Amino acid sequence: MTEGTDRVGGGAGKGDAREAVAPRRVTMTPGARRVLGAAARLFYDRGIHAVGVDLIAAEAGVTKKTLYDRFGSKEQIVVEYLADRDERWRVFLAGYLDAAPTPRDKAVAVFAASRDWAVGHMAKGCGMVNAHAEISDPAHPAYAIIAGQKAWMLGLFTGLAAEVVPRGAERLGRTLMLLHEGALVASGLRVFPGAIEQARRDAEELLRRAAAVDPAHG
Amino acid sequence: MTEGTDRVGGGAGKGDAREAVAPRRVTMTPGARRVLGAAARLFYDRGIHAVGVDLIAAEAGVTKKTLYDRFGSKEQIVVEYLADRDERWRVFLAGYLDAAPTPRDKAVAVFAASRDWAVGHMAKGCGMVNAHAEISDPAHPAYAIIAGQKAWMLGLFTGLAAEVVPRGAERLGRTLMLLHEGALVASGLRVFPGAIEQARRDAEELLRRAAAVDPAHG
DNA sequence: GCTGAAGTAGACCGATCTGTATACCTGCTT
DNA sequence: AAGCAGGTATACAGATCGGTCTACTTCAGC
Repeated sequence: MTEGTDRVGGGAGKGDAREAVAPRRVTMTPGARRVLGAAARLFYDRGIHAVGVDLIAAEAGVTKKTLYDRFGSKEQIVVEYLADRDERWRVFLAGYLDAAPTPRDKAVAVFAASRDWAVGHMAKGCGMVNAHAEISDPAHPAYAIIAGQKAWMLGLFTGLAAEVVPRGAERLGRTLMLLHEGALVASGLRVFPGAIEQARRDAEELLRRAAAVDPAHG
Repeated sequence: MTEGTDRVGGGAGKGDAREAVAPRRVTMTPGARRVLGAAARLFYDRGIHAVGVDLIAAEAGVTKKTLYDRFGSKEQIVVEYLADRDERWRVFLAGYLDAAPTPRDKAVAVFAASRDWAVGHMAKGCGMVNAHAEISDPAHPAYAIIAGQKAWMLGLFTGLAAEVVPRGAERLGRTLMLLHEGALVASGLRVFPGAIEQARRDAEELLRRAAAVDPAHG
């Protein structure tokens, strides 16, 4: 299972945004792009099962024939929606990662990226988690995308943690992962305001203490 | 049968399990109980919108007429499902809380309760978070139950934190909340094995350090 | 000038959705 | 003995679901 999914990259946690994910079977014509845009908004806001293809087509300003000519099925639209969201997030995150000089800064930058990404993109929590709530079959093609993003994020955190502390990196990376996931949920559910920012500060403190115990690296 | 059955009491985090939630409008006949049981399993496993009332009735061994005579609508079944799940969880948690002597132990016991509750009850993450993913309208009656449980959990954590550290209790309580929510998500998504147990240990360490800084209380 | 890709417009299909109706049966309680 | 709550069995209604189909249009490239 845990085959070396991806290098989290020494310097800048890079990684192909589409590793191991089936290549795009859809030719992205202008109409298809509008369909994907409308579907992304509707699926995220209202839930996947609650949105019909007729509504997607209407919101996209295309006919159902165009929709089916491009995507073939609703399931494929769901897959493209999740794959596209995953890709956009990784690109967005890469900017924050590249701007952070040290591994510790990079780890903290993930939270800053999520905090900023949440504005306009995550009013209802993590799209992957929400999609997972509606998918029961692990054989569903969307499953791999969801699990893939989470595995990649965990790899990113543990990889960065390994550069902060030689020993106990897995433990630290996992704790950062828990903090991050919890922040997304708390933000989406509006449990308290500024959840992601608080998680960012918590991560900062956690990393500072971890580095203090083992000050080999900065 | 609809009286405020349980009280979660303990050192902190008091609150009726049904505070501010509409009283049960449904008379729980044997048939209604079977409907609720079947609906709970199906809603959690497959998602709310993916499950039809015909399937619920069939799985419950009841006709659709009985189902509608008791609940009136599918929406009401959803509400009862969430209210019932919330109540069961609070009762389950109360046992762990009562058995823990100190506030610190109680806070850690929440994670232990979730870890044990997950066996058989939470293979797909938090039912409230998953339901939230499928509900778009904040005016939906289920919304209050979902938000109510999260607010209650936050109050529980911050209340216990206040007994550990006089100052910075809100910050500590919120961090515990983030850790806990993240653990539920990571457990449901199977990001890595033993997520809730690791969160329990993280919370333990966090509370020990917090108490060490301000050793007024145990 | 023709072809093919990308599109609109809209009818249509069978299945499934939530919800209702009619008729009958059973076991308690008064 | 009567009445009623709780139930079975089943048919039905109107809407919506995912998906297909025919016919026509527009436009770029060879």
